Formats: sequence, structure tokens, C-alpha cells
Amino acid sequence: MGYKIKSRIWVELDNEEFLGEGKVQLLKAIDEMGSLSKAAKAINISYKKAWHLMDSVNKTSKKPVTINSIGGKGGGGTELTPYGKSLIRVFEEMNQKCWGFLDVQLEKIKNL
Amino acid sequence: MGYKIKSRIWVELDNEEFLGEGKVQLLKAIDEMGSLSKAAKAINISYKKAWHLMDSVNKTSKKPVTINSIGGKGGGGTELTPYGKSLIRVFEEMNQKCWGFLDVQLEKIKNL
DNA sequence: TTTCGTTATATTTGCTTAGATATAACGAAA
DNA sequence: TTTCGTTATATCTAAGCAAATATAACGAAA
Repeated sequence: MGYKIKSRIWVELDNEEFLGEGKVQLLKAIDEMGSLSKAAKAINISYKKAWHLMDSVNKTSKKPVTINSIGGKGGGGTELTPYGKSLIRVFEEMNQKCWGFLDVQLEKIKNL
Repeated sequence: MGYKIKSRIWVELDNEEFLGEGKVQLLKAIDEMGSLSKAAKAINISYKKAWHLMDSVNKTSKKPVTINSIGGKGGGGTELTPYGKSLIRVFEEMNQKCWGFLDVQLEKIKNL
């Protein structure tokens, strides 16, 4: 049988979306690339979309998640704060645990 | 703090979406109303959308989920097969367990 | 002060999706 | 055989969302 169970999780803060899979994927790419525009290219989304995602995270968060610099050597760049890095780590850990949990639950559907 | 963790789960069969929250909500309404058009009104979606959701479930499923009759007394109607009823039960049980699981995980984000 | 690649932002264009509308098919019962 | 409310389906329209385009602001370094 080809049954699979899928899930998407996200975190809200005061009823606003704070973190989701797309945002975490972007934060990871920023961490690797050191730049928002390079991160957007790496994960194949437009710069505009990437900027809005990052802006939303920073506006919702109570602590800064990224540090953005404009101009200067190389034109500027974006990097994660330590808080931003820990957000990625915890979110991905939670997500993986959720998948494992659901895979166990899935057996029930197969036996109907 | 106002942190919440949310999730959506769905079941795929051979890489096609089979069951999700919207479809389960519709199946529940069909079970209560005995008719697809009444169910659509009850959950405030168009008949067309409801029909496509139901059609998708039945086309993907290996066993029939609904029994549809056209014409006759009352114009016809739609009801769930026993299999359809058990799908609702198991899906909702899985979903609730997933929420409970994630609420426990959430504590980690708060402590960052 | 000129150059450079980046962040930041508005505007427009296009496309996919949702909704509205219309209508045919159906079959039990009066 | 007419009525009725339902299922079934196509077509057109609207709207929301994503992508493309354009351009300003910025500041270190040459």
C-alpha cells in the first residue's frame, strides 16, 4: 500500500504566524550564504518573497532573528543572531519528532 | 507569552492527497445532513467545491467512502459507508493526538 | 566621489484558484 | 407523466496571490 502521512507545523506568537517551514528553510539558507539575495536564489524563491518572509519573522519576534547591513564592502549582507540559529535547531527537531510520531499513528489507517 | 503551535496533517495514497482536514469536515457534515448540498451549506462552502472534494476522496480511495443517489424521494442524497465513518474517527483521533504531542514540544521554544 | 552588490520597496503583469451562474440528468411518488 | 430536490457538470467571471520589473538607499573601499 502507498499510504503516507504528511504534516506541516508552524508556531504562532500572539495569533500571528511566527515560524513555519518556509521561513526556517530561508533562515537556514541565510545562515549558509550570508546574504538574503543569495539565500533566495539558493532556495529558488524571489527576492521579494524572501524579504517579506524575513521581515515578517523579525517583526513578529520579540528578539531580533537576523542582522541586516546595507552598503559597505560587498554591498552588505544578512546574518542570523544566535537566537535565530537556535530557532532553526529547535523547529527542525520538533518537526522531525512530529513526523516520527505520525508514522506510528499511520498504521491505524492501513488496517481499516 | 502567547506562543502556540499549530499543525495540519493529511494522508496521501500513492502520492495523491487522500484525506485532509477539509475533506474530513465535509464527510462529517454529510454524515449529519444526509446530503451533499446540505452539507456544503452547513460548512459554508460552494456545492461545486464540496462535490470536487468528495469526488477526489472517492476517486483516490480503494474502497467507496460515500454512496450517492440521484433522483427519487427527496431528490436523492449522499451518505457515508461504514468505511467512510471509520475514516473520520481515525483521522480525528490522530489529529488530536498530534496536537497533544506538539503542545508538549512547544515548551522548548518558550525557553530560548 | 565613484563604484559595487546588497537591502528595501513600489508598481505592474500574469496566472492559478475560487466563486457565481446555468443547466442537464435522475428516479420515486403523487 | 409531472413534480421535486438532489447529484453532476460546464462555462464564465472575479479575485487573490506570485512573479517580474524597476528603482531608491546605503556605506565601505578604491
